[in-house]
Amino acid sequence: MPERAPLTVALLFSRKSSEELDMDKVTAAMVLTSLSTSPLVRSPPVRPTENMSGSWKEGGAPSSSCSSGYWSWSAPSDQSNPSTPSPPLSADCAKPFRSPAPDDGIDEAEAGSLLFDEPIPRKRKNSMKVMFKCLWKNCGKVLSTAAGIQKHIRGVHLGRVGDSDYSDGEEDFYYTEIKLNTDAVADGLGSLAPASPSQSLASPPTFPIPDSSRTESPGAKAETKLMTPLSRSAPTTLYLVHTDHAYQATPPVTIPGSAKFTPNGSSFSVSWQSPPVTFTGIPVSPTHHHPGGAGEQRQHGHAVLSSPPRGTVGLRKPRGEGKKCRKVYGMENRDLWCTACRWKKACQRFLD
DNA sequence: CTTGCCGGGAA
DNA sequence: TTCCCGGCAAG
Repeated sequence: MPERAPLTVALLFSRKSSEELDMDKVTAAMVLTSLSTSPLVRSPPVRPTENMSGSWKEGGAPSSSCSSGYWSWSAPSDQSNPSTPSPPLSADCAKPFRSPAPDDGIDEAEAGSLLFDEPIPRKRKNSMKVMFKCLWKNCGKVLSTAAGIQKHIRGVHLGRVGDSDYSDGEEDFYYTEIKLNTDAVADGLGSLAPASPSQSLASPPTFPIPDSSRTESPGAKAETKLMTPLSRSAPTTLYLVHTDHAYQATPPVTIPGSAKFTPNGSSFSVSWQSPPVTFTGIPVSPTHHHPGGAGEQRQHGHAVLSSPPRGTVGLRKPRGEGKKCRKVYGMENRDLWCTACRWKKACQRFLD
């Protein structure tokens, strides 16, 4: 149904070559972190035989076992004490057959087994909303676009002025992609969204979340009155920091309701910005929009941005530089390409 | 020539 | 929806 323009948000990961080597250990930790969202916590107390249970028998997968790894990357800082054993959630590399492992699925922590990594071939069927969270110390800023968070980091943390300095890719280390599961939040708000006839396609301004303090203490039990991670039956947004990208850059999303979920005891505030506006143009260009400064990108009411220099040639990408899957792996290893490349679409792995 | 990928179509 | 390919443009 999304009849929206592509809106290339792009520029998620610039180039990663050196960190990929010593990323092993960090990746492992990353996987653990992403596992902190237990499916049991949010499933109804009846027959915890939730969907995910090692039974993804898809059709394809011609390669031998598990033709996918994690293309995730992690950030230097660490927040949220990783001490909550919970069943794995992002069990991607499911074994279609073989291995009578009943359940569980000690996820593989070796992301770089086969040549390189690869984004998960098939997305789970989850209504996920991606956001970008600043990992800087004491700053849990969460934006909805990569460009926004990069600008935020550049301007606020790195000190660089908003413009005149093109994204070096350095900001990539200070923010991460967050996916919040909003399968039921939409429901909670489904009864509220249509109730407000005032704004239909307008931009949802910063949500007044009744919680905006993320006290990260090793105590690990800051909340015990409102909801305990086990006694919460009502569905809530659960987020996991597993990063990956599907084909086509993630578009800005409109997450309704309060986006607050505390896996352990840390909550973060969400300051919403940049609603889904069709912005047809080069993804993140050094060309400044306004000589304003750092950390600004929103449009209220009447959007100030009009159509880009359209007219002649539609909007063909200026041709990406750098090697793409095709060049890297070659035609003979086509099954190693990212899905987008395989389908002759814009590469998602080596985006420029 | 090769490579990236848009647009369109089949399954 | 996933998957593929013709064909074009950039290099």
